[in-house]
Amino acid sequence: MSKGLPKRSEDYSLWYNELVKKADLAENSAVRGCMVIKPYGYSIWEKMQAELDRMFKETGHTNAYFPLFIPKSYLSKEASHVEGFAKECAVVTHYRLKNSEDGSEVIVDPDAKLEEELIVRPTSETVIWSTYKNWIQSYRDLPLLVNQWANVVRWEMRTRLFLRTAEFLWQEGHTAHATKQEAIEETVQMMHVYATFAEQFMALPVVKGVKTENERFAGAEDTYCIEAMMQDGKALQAGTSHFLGQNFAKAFDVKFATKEGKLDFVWGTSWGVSTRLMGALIMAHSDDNGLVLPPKLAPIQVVIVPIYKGEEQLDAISEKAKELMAALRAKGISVKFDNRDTHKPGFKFAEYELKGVPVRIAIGPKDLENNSVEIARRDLLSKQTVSLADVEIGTFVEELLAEIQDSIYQKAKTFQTEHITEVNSWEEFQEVLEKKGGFLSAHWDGTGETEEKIKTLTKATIRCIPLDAKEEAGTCILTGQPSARRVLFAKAY
RNA sequence: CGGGGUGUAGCGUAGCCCGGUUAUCGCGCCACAUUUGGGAUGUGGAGGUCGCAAGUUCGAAUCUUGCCACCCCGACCA
Repeated sequence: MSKGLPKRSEDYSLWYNELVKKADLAENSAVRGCMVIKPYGYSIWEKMQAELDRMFKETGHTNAYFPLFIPKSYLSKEASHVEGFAKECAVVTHYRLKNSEDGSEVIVDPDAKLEEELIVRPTSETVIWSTYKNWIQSYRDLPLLVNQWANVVRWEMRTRLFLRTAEFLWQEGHTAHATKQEAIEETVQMMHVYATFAEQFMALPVVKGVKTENERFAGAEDTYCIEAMMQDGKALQAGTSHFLGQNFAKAFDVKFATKEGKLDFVWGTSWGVSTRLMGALIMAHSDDNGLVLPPKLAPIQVVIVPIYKGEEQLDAISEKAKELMAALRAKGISVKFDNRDTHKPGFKFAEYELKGVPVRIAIGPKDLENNSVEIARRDLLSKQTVSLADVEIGTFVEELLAEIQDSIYQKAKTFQTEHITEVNSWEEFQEVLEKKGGFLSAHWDGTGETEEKIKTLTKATIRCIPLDAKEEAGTCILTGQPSARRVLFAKAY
């Protein structure tokens, strides 16, 4: 491991790229645009998955798995959907390889051409709705509440680790309902689930809102989203939940018999979050020393570093460390004792800071003498000496972790609040966007043309129409046309 | 996919313009010793198809062409 990380203030995106690699989260792979998620990074993703999965089950959903490949004809059944994804689909055309004439390489066997080409899923609405057609006959089969954990492929031109890769991991929920009302409620519910997860587990404050027509999911009637703010003031869409109306039901002919005996198309939703959340987590909290992880998602919550001279001291410290570990584990805290003799304590301190371990406990000869330990917290980089006679260590650390979780959230919340700026003129809009960044709360005339024009002029897009936007008469920032509420603009990832 | 840049050991680099001994330095790695409360020190050692391919040449890391990968800026996107 090499020393030092670029400074956020000097080059934010370089800082991000280096941090992802140096903290052992992910690296680029031999395949263009695809990443290798390394064990430490994957551990964090697993913790996210576990909690999200629990929340999905709690709201009545069940997991299933649908195929990676989608027949080409399926994709074209929903017009706007295919239009949205066509440009970034990987296509499978053959099913066999063979040795070349001279035997020097393997080539695609031209005789093994597929009759119908297969698309590697960019999302699974089409396969799933073609299946739902067979699963749904009556109102008694509804609602159908299914989620799948899967990988998807979107052939991106420019990729960045976690934020945009050609292949990524995600979950996609796909539900079918008897009424429009119920489907909308489901859509909104899942947005709230995402927001709760982001705030309580990722310590990431988000704005809940609705997308404008331009930013909406291809094939949806409405897209709800949670938007997070990164430390450079840019927005990152952290999760989306779509009300699909009857679009996919109509495209795949999914009808059900109502209580009254009539046939009707079902109402659909879909919702997803991806490994992009990893990017959000990294960019929201980390500093120039490395990763800062919220305790609830940290693979290692506490690391114990011994400081010693000679084997005798190490043995004595190890005894103490084992007692501590037992006490911490009894509280469900994940703890690692780093007794490697190959690195000095200072090296270990820096390493665990880089990796974002929330709490570090150092035990040295002085501590043995005084029956104390030194406890350091990653988020504030502060240290304190704690007497083990005065506190029950398990409880102490448990409370400290909770405090860190809260403190990280509050810090991000304060940053977010300070960087949502109300602007009332075009000059002000440009100036704030340029000099301060963050989200701009401004009036907009509601047309796609104006939105498009603002994007061309400033690179800022409408991130969402916040759910809590209050009715407020105003005039559009660009055109001066009347507007009923403010929307949030920002430059986005 | 357009414009710009970079590619030399695991990582970061010098050398390239002006072709010519055994390709430079730092970190990391291995061994031993001394060290251990914030990224240790010394001594010795290992590690290279100079991104890939073709060409020019007596001779290519260095010149030419093509390709590939990555980074930055655009268009597209979760």
